[in-house]
Formats: sequence, C-alpha cells, structure tokens
Amino acid sequence: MSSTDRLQRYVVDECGSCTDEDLSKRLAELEELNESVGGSDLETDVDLLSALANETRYKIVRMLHAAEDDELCVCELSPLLDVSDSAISHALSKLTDAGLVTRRKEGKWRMYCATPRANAVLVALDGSRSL
Amino acid sequence: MSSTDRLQRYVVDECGSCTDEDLSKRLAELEELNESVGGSDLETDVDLLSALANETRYKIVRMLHAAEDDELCVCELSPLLDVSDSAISHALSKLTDAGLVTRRKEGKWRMYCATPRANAVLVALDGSRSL
DNA sequence: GGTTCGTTTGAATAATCTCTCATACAAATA
DNA sequence: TATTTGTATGAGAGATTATTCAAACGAACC
Repeated sequence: MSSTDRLQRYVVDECGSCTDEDLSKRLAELEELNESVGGSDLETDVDLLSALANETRYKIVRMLHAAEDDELCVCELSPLLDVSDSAISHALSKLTDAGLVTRRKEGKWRMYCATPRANAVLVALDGSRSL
Repeated sequence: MSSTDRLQRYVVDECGSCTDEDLSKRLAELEELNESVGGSDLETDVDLLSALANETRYKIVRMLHAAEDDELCVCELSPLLDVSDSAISHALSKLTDAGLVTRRKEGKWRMYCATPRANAVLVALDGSRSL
C-alpha cells in the first residue's frame, strides 16, 4: 500500500470519486503547502526553537527579555541558575548561534542581550497563552 | 569563589562601590527578573518549544498552519514527509500534548488542525525573520 | 463475524543533548 | 611578568530523543 493509494481513497471518501488526475492535483496542492516552509528558513527556525527548548536556556532568555534593553553579564545570571558557569556559557553560546542573544565584551565581563527575534517569540508565547 | 562574590565585584566595577546591602538589593532585582518567568508556564512553554523543535514536527505544524483553518489527515501529511506513518503519528501525539494541534475523528480518518497558539508562534517566527 | 484499512502504541536502538570537570585563554591587576 | 579573574572550550558520562518495526485497536465493509 503506497501512501498515495491511501490519499486517493481519502479523496474518494471526501468527494465521491478521484481520478488519477484529481489525485495529482491534490498532491500538487499539498506540495504547495509544503513549499510555504521556506527551505533554508526551516533549518534556521528549528535551530532557534531547539535553542529555546531547554529550561536553562529558556530561563536565560526570559531574564534577558525581562531586563528589557539592559544587558546582563554571566555573573548576574549565575546566581539564579543552578547549573555550573560552564553550563551557562555553553547555553549562551548556543543561544548566540541561534540568533537569540548578542554578546559584547566589556572589560573582563561579557554582556548579553536578547535579540528582537527572541523578544518577538517570547511575546507571542505570552500573548497566546490563553487563546 | 562564590557566584555572589563575583557579582559583588561586578557591581563595584559598575558603580564604584558595593556594600553588602547594595549586593542584596541587586540580587533582589535579579530575583524579580526571574520571577517574571511564571513558574508553571515555564514547563508548558519549554514543552511547546520542544515539540516544535524537530524537523518532522515543525514541518507538520507548518503545513497545518499553511492550510489555514482546513484540517488535514495523516494520509495528506504522509506523502510529503519522508518518515514512517508511525513516526508521523508519534509526532502528532507530541504536538497534541503540547497544545499545538487538535485531533478529531472523522470516520476512519483522523483530522488534525493547528491551534491558535501554534499559529501565533509561527506568525512571530515569520514576522521576526528580518529584524 | 472476519477482513481490511487508517492510525496508534510500545519496545528497542541509535543518535543527540546537557551537564560537569578539567583546561585554556584573554583582560585586569599586582 | 606573574597571578588572578571572568568566561569559553573540549572531552566524556548519563539522560533524553527520534525513528522504526511489530503489534494492537477501532471503524467500515464484506
């Protein structure tokens, strides 16, 4: 049983009949839905979501978001996260790579700030909580 | 070296001095930032992000989103995803648990639809791509 | 009732992830 | 210059995950 056979039976159920032409048309429609997932954006988006999909990293971004446009340094994040500094640094690297935070040197300290994109996603999460 | 020692030195760098009182105040401020990550929402949000942070699942939600308010059944998703039906079913379960899709029985078919929350997150991703 | 069909579920395996420890490095200080 | 300090990096252990296969289940059809 190929998966298009099943689709054909589904279209029959739906429309009463389904020629091979109907089937091709339906497949093309579905293909178009799929196209709307822009090829390279897909990977970028999944990377971004993966970066956020971890308690430690999510908390960090939340704190940076809550800090508005203020930057925070590792030493400010550390007291509130119960993982090692090394873990925090790993987390910040992954977040930076994903485009969720920016990193800046300030003397011996490193300052981190949430990006507009990070803020947009968090705002969407907050705004959709009760939908 | 405790992590608050380091924070104290940071505040000194920043402000020129830092009494124990100053330190407590700064810690309280940071704690407040942390509070803004509502306790139970944190887990829910991370679950949602984890569900979306996978190519197969992300593609599914994208397709359902692109389908607007139309529902799609497994047999329509299957031709465009190169994983087994079983994997698709697992994916849909996880997405359902995370509140990203809804499931409905229609005869022998199962229809799936993106939730408003899923749509909100995708819209935010799309809207913030070029920020 | 038995069969087929669409989908789900569970177990198993391989791949990936997250953290810690040890170490490295760059900036500031002594 | 040597040391301290803040953070980053790499290796490795343990936890988590994604997928597949096999089997099960419910709905429709004979």
